[in-house]
Amino acid sequence: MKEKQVRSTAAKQHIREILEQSGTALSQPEIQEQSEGVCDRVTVYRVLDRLLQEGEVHKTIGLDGMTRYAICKACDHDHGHQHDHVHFSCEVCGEVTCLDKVIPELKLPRGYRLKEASYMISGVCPTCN
Amino acid sequence: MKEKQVRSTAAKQHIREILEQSGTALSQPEIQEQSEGVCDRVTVYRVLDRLLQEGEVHKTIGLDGMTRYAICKACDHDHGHQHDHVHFSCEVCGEVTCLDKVIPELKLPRGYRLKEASYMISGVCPTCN
DNA sequence: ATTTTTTCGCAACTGTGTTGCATTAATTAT
DNA sequence: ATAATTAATGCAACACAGTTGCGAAAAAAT
Ligand SMILES: [Zn+2]
Ligand SMILES: [Zn+2]
Ligand SMILES: [Zn+2]
Ligand SMILES: [Zn+2]
Repeated sequence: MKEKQVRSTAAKQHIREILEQSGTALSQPEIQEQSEGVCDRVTVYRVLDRLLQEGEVHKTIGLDGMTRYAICKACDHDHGHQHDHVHFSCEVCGEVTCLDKVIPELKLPRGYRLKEASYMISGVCPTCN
Repeated sequence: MKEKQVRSTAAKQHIREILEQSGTALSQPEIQEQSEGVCDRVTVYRVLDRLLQEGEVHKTIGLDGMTRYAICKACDHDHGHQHDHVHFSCEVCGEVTCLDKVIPELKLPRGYRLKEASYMISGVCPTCN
């Protein structure tokens, strides 16, 4: 029944910083590469899980099936998260960015109840264009 | 320079049949389960690759990162494929279905060039609702 | 029937992600 | 400040989707 308290550790702060200053969605290998052995592989996964649980980040599955994590920016924590924005994967530089303002409209057929949405598109980003 | 000719094999026909009569998007493990050891695991992957190449099926990445394949229905082979329809994953029965007629509209910010799109949503399907 | 080309099965491998457990570090209580 | 408590970490081992190399088998072409 006890609430698990949030603890601030070196690994967590470091990983959060990497995500913040990258501004893009990163996978565990990408984070690992940038952190130059600050902590174990497994710890990265566990920290990301915690950040996800605590609502600091959200995750997205790429077209390659790889899970990436990005800092939550455009979501209102008080009124529930909004993670139905589009994620863009650049074929050239490989970066995955949150297009926070692009929220597609769609009308589901009768009978379908929507809970979670994931819009992933790929192409060429403005920098590589 | 030689065109690789299309060959009809037992495994291929069987897998195509499974996909056709299921009507949903299936993963290799799901196909394997239904085929009761008709062929090897690797063969399933290779057949699916071929069917994909030949334009008979398209693939979609689930929220679980799993690749699933579905028969192409609503795509015009002559005028290029249209695989930008929505895929729906039911949280209850686990089925992944093509919502061929649901094609979300979105306007990308200036500078982004779109090539591929993947819209994956989850919730409860009409049958399980 | 023989040759050619594609497909198959098997084994081995890669890479992401997970789990158990003993150790370490952060928070809380004394 | 010290001890007790609780959560986080590292390591090894595991699970499992997906891939690759290669010799054997099966199609299609001759
Ligand atoms: Zn780019
Ligand atoms: Zn995002
Ligand atoms: Zn269902
Ligand atoms: Zn589909």
